[in-house]
Amino acid sequence: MNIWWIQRNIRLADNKTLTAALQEGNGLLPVFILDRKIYENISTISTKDKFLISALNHFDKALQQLGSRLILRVGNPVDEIIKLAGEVDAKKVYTDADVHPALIRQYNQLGEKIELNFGEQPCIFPFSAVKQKNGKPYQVFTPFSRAWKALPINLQLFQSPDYLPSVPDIFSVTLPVLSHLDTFPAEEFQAARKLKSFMDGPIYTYSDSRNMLCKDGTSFLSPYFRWGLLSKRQALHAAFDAKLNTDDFISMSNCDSWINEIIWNDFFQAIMHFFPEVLDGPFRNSMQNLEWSDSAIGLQAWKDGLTGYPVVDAGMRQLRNTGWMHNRARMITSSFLVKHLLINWQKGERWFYDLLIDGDPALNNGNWQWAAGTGTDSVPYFRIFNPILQGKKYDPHGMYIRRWIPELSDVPDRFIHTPWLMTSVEQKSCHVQIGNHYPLPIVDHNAARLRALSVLSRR
DNA sequence: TGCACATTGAG
DNA sequence: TCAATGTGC
Repeated sequence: MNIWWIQRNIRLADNKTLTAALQEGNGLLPVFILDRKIYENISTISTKDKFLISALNHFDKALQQLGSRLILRVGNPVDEIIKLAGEVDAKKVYTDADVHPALIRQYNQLGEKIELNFGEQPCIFPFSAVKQKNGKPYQVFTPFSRAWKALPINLQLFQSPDYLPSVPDIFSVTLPVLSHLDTFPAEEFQAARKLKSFMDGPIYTYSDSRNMLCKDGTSFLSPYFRWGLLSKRQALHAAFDAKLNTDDFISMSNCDSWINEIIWNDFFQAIMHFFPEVLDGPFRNSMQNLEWSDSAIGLQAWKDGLTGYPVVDAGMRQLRNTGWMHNRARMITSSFLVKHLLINWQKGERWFYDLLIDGDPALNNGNWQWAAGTGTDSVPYFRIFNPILQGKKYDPHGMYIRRWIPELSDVPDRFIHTPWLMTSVEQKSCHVQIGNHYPLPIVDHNAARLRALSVLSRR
């Protein structure tokens, strides 16, 4: 009997770990070990954890259709898997390789007690394949992506099994069946369906429409990548096909833009692999001792979507309400926390990680270091998003703002990004009192910009 | 994957 | 007058 320890590739199609475990032919025990904190708080579960629980429930059903089932246990993965191995007399464990140092410690502990084999890797290519000529890992995205693109790529996908070995009659924790997640139904076939519909059109205009807050121009696939309901291989395969299916040069380059995002995913996984210390602080040492503000009021206003800057607040409320945020809004809100409020980016990283249903430690950290300008390859300190102009540019009619900030729903387009500029008569006519129903800006953009420049330029 | 402000040159 | 371009933060 082989244990298939499922960590982050919760799918049947194109699954290298599953394929490797099945090849042995000695029986297969699909196992997921759930964090105790999630299990004990299941009655007050966050949207983020709901996605995982829902995915596990659906995956169990999919396994049952093939004659297997999911064995779910709660607690420390190393202890639980050793316990399970004893129950079913398993000699080998097959699992997904992750880059997080805490998980790597678990692999080392488990590997001392039982034979541990890795199937799925975090990136398209092995880490050793994408390195500089001098053997050192890349620290900058563009050269990394150039080397990545130059490698020969094999996108042969692994077949879904037609049936699976049955599972012995052992205990499995039962999870509650949760209400359906509208935007992100946590099922493998839904991920495939979303991928297909993105490739059928939106990918060809991705470069521009991905930035429009009011449009659904992004692929909405991030939660599926996070938990592996979809593989990066499957996605690349589909994107390469989409590129072949057009002879329009601009459409092709739009496909490349989206493919680039998958390369960013690989890049940040590689950074976490080679430099796990990024989890504890800035990649660049010179950014180590910045004089961050410890304003609890500022941080709370940011979290609550009450900064007084509509586009920032809309993003933060979308996050809190749905567990997901538009990518452009992630850039605007993270820049605002770091540059306008001068609050340590690690507080934002934590908040995003706790709420985002696509929250992946490597990507979340990489993107925050990028936004804060603390990574090697990141935004320069003087690049400070103006939340008013960003709003005007990417949400010109305030549709995104009105969707998430109902207080502002009657504000005319002219004032939707600067509601505080309305006279009290104008405010009255659109049923909002700025400073009462919706806050005044907690910082003045120009003053905050100058403060950020002066603090950050000293590095 | 920024922005503000200055300069330039066409009309 | 204004869009296009250049430049420093």
